[in-house]
Order: sequence, then structure tokens, then C-alpha cells
Amino acid sequence: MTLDEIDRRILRALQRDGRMSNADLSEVVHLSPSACHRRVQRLEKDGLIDSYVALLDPRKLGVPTIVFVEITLQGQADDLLDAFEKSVARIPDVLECHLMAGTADYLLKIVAEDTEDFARIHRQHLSRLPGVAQMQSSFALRTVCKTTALPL
Amino acid sequence: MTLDEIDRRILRALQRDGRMSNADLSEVVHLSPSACHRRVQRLEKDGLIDSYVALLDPRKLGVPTIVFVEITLQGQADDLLDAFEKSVARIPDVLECHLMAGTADYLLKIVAEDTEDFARIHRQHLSRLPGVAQMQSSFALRTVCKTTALPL
DNA sequence: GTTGAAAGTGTTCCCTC
DNA sequence: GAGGGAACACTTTCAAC
Repeated sequence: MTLDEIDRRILRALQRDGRMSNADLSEVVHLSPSACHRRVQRLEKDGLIDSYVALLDPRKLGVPTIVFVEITLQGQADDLLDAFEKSVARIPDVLECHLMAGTADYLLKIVAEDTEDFARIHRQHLSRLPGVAQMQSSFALRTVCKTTALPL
Repeated sequence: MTLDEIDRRILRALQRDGRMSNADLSEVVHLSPSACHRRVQRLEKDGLIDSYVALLDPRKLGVPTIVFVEITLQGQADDLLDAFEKSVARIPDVLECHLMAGTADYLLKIVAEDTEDFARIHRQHLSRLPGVAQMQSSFALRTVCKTTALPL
């Protein structure tokens, strides 16, 4: 499962445009369509390519507000973490949740329509999460840069 | 530019699978292929669909480590922020950078191979960012959930 | 929103290196 | 082992309705 330069070029191209046709992709990486197609299939099968998705514009969809929420739990028992994580995974407004080293236990990334909508999310979901000792929300004023493309 | 239930179904489907064929999509949303295709084109043209991308597996690509870095600048002058943001945007390991309200000025999301690689990123890039007063790095131990799909 | 026909694409086969 | 070319089926695309 080792990647050569052509594999990396394929991945870079597909990270930019996941709907690029195999014909175009094969030109970019200087390969015949069939050889290129075989490589893409291998990258998908090996799981290097996890999925293809459409990225939507949060502004135009009416959820331009990003809030990061740091949460500290009351303890570190496994069943406490499990219960918390299962509840978090069910909140549609939560895009990411990371278990953290250091001060806070969890860091959540949440999208909302505005501050009022975040208040709703807080009331309906966050305040009902089990085992929470402390919670601190930080609003993003502006997103300087954002990419889904991993460095290759 | 108002979305009806069919538009939302299209967006939900494409957020899950951006390479879904128009034929399949039209079945899911109960529309003829051409009618469905016209709607997708409108959603692309209006910018609700920003782009299509391939999502790669960070583990299999050798960058399983996520670090969040909070940065405070020495001041709030526009040219200070501009210089900082331009420098940040050039670091390939930075996936996200947000200007924040509250304590820290910026929050960066960074991927690395391991802690040693993060030390390299810190030395090569972060420590050379202009105007930085304070910097605090927090490592993610595990990603509980992660999605690019916005709630609809 | 629907139908239908033309152009383009993904996919598989077999052959070559 | 991996790449190239050609054939087929399927899709996208864009008329006209």
C-alpha cells in the first residue's frame, strides 16, 4: 500500500475536484484512462479515498455561524465518556467532536444560523448532555481559511 | 433562491455521496433524470453547492494527529491581522483558521504525522508567524465524530 | 416537469511491455 | 507486475414538447 508520485497526483486532483471525469484525470496524471481508472479503484478499495461528497456553502444555506465549545466532564469513567459521546453524535448541528488532551475534555465544532439559533441548540441539546461539569463557547468571527484537502 | 423539500433532499443526498449518478439521484428524490439534473445545475450555479471533493483517510495517509492551536496576537491593527492571515494561509498543514471572539484571537486546526512532525510544523511555520504574542496547542486524542454535512 | 435523441463517460476486455 | 486501446453499456445533456 505504498503511494507513488502518480497516486499522489490523483489524490491531489480528486481532493480539489471529486467529480472530475476519469478521462480528464487521466490526462492530468499522464496516464491512459484505463490505467488511471484502475489506480483510482485501488485507492478507493484500500480506503485512502474515504468518500466523495458535495460541499455546501454555509452562508447560502443560512448557517454562517461557527461556534467552538469546550466541554469538561465531571469525571473520566468510561461509561461517562460513552454516554456523552453517544449523545453528542446525535446532534445534527455538531460537525466535529474531539476528545482532547489538556484542560478541556472535549472540543465541539457547531454550526448555527445566528447567536439566537445557537441559544436554541444550547438549550435543546448541549445543556442536556450527560455528565457535563463545565462548558465554554467561543464564536468564530470569520473563517480565514478552510480546506478538506490533506497535505500530500 | 428558495429551497423546497426536493432541493433539500438533493443536497442531503449529495452531501453523503457527491459522485452519485444523476440517474440514481433522480430516483431518490422521485424526479425524472432531466428535471433532477436541472435542479442540481441550479444549485451549483447559485453556489449552494460549493464544490465536490474526495475525502481522504488521514490515518491511511499518515497524518492521524489533529492539533488545535489558539493564537493571541500582539495587537488588533488591520495590517497586523492581514500579515498574520496571509502567512497562515500558506501553511499546507493548516486545515482551518478562524478569527475568534473572546480570549484568543485565532483558532487553527492542524494535521500532523505525529507529535514530532508537529514539532517540525511549529518550528518551520508557526514560530515564524508575524505578530504572535501567545500560542497554546491542544492535541486531539480521538475524533468522536466528524462530518462535512451541514444540517438541512 | 417530461420525453427522446445525441454526445460524452465509465467500465471491462484483451493485448502489449 | 502495470499500462494502452477498443468496444459496450450507461449517463449526462439539451433540444422540443
